[in-house]
Parts: sequence; C-alpha cells; structure tokens
Amino acid sequence: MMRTPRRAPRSDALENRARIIEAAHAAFADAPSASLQAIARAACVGQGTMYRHFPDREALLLAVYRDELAVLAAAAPLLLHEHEPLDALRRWLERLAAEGRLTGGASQAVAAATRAGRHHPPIVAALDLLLNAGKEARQVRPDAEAEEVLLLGSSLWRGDGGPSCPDRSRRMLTVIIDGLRAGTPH
Amino acid sequence: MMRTPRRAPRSDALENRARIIEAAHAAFADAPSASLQAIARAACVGQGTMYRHFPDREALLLAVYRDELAVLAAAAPLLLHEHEPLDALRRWLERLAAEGRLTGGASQAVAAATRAGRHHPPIVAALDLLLNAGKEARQVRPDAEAEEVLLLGSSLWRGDGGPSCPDRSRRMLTVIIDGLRAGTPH
DNA sequence: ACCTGAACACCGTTCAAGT
DNA sequence: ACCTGAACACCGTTCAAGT
Repeated sequence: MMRTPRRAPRSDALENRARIIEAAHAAFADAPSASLQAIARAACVGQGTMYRHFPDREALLLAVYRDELAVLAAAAPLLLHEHEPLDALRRWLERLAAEGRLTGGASQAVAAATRAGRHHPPIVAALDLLLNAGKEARQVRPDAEAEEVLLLGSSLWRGDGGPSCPDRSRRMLTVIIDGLRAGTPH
Repeated sequence: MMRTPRRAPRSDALENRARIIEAAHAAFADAPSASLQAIARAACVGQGTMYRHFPDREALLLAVYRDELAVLAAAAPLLLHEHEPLDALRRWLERLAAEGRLTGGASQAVAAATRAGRHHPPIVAALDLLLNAGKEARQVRPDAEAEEVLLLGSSLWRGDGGPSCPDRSRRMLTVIIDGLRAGTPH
C-alpha cells in the first residue's frame, strides 16, 4: 500500500479553502441550515470550487468543526487525570452535550462524526479511552462500546427548547451513567 | 372556550385528503425524503391542495403514520398485563425501535411525535403508563419522565446500517433499562 | 369552499470555458 | 491545476383564476 506522494497544493487553492471554512463557520453559527450556495457566495468563490474542496455538506461540517472536536477529544485524558473514571465519563458527556447545544452546526458535526463509520474519529477514540479506564477500574460494564454510548449521548441535547429542558438533560445523563455502571442487578 | 362547530367538510376534500395520505404512505415507504411535490403529483392533486390539508411535512407525517402510532400506543397496556412493569417497558421500547427501523417514514413520524410539545401524543401517554406502573412497583426510579425516555429510546435505531448494529441496539436498550431501575447506587 | 397549476425564489450539482 | 459562473433539474411556497 504505497502512500501516494501528493504534491503541495497551489496557494490559491489553500486560500480558497480557508475562506470557505471561515465563511461556513460564521454561516453555521447563526443558521445551521445555511445553504452551501450562500456560503460559496459569502466566501467569494464559485460553486464548483466549493465542490472540489468539500464533496458534500458533511465533509464541510467536519472540516469546520475539526478544531472544536479536537479540543473536546483532548479533554478526555485531562478529566481522567483529575477524577474517578465514571465521574470523568459523566463530565465529558456533559461537555459533549454543551457543545451540541451551543451552536446548531456543532451538533450537526457531532452527529456526522457519529455516523462516520470509516475511520474512528477522535471523538470515538476519546470516549473509548474513558470507557476503558472505567472498565479497568471495574466501574463500567465490560460490554459498553463507544459508538453506542455516543449515540445515547447525542440524544442529550436533542429536542431542546421545551419548558423542562434544564433538568431533563441532567436526568437523562443520570440514566445513562447508571446504566453503564458495572454490576447492575440481573 | 366555545368548541367551534365546524361544518362537515366537502366530500371531494375528504377524497383528496385520503388520496394524499395513501400516496404519501407509498412514497415514504421506499424513500423517506420523498418530496411533497412528487407526492402531490402521485395523488393527482395540485400543490395548493397539499398545503391546505397539511401545512408542512411534519403534519403529513403524523397523519400518515397516525394508525401505526396508535397501534404501538395500544400495545402498552397489553404488555403491562402480561409482564412485570420493567419487562413490559423493555419490550415496548423494543417494538418502538423495530417500528423506527422498519421504514424511514415511521422513524421520522416518531421523531416528530417526540418533538410535538403541544398536546401529549398517544405515544407519550403510553410510555407514561408504563413508567407509572414501574414506579408503583418500585422497579423504576421515581424521577423518570416519558419525554426523556422517548428521547433516549429514539436513539436505538439511529445510525443503523453499521456492521455491529444487531447487537448494538440490544446493548443500548440494556443500558437504558438498567439506568431506569429504581435503587441504583449513589 | 375547495381545487388547479403557473409562478417565484431558492436549492444542490455539473460542466464547458477560462487562467 | 484550479477557478468561474451559467445551466439543469429540482424543491417548498404562494396565489390568481377557476368550479
């Protein structure tokens, strides 16, 4: 399997790419459903260029929120250093939910990261780290898997906006954490 | 609060409504993203008529899957009659997940039912029944609420299609049920 | 009272033509 | 090698005109 030796991309291509990401970041921030066409317009770029760099909306989302997601992933080992494994897991899921609630775009990006089955994205790796630490400490059930927990966790900030939403998310998280505990009856 | 005495709708309106629902049912079955325009075409109905009957996609979805959702809701008391409360709850969530997996349209309808904050739809009432029975039997934690559990449950069939999905759903359900148990530590 | 279908403003996607 | 922008086939939504 030869690693294809890509030559360095042209400088204008890099600049366009950066401008697209910047424009998309702003657009997604105040309207998660912003159209790719509008983003191309804001970035002063032809539609074709948009497509060359990002073949679909999901690719753009992951590129735009790449840094945010990386920060979130990096938080896992830090939390693990300061808290008991199960507690670190709870706090990390809290941060995930907060991120998802913050901007519509980020929540879409996390959803995209969950769906991406090809390579494990950093988020899945981070959650894996937390779960494994919990298993070794006999605090987390041995059959828990990252993708499942991520799927459950991504429901924490969905359907937000209702009247009872501040407590709701907290209670849901309690259910998830207690469900992941090792040694529950039956 | 006077109950406005609506006069009976015209017969052609009723027929159109029925034809739209029928066409939509078929369309959603093999493509959850079917366009309203295509459905209107298949139902031999102008676009305006579509809008008169169903102001948006969500309204159409709920109308199309009204019967399926009612059947699902009606299953709750039956399950409760044949099984222990917590077991009935688990089986009902299994059925919910199966329904969501079956056709893309149904899963959208359940999602819509979850979002609909206005009146409690039958699904929420059914889940309420199960949870209350569980609480009285001291099997379910007293602070569990239907909308939250529905939100968690609706993640059971999301992200399906991956390689490990048959077991995954089962394990996720186990986490939810164990998390809902009364008397978990801490 | 209800229906029709043209019309409007958009969308994602493609692709010949440019540099 | 990369970009541009017109063009294509669609979409949801509205609304004058019909019956």
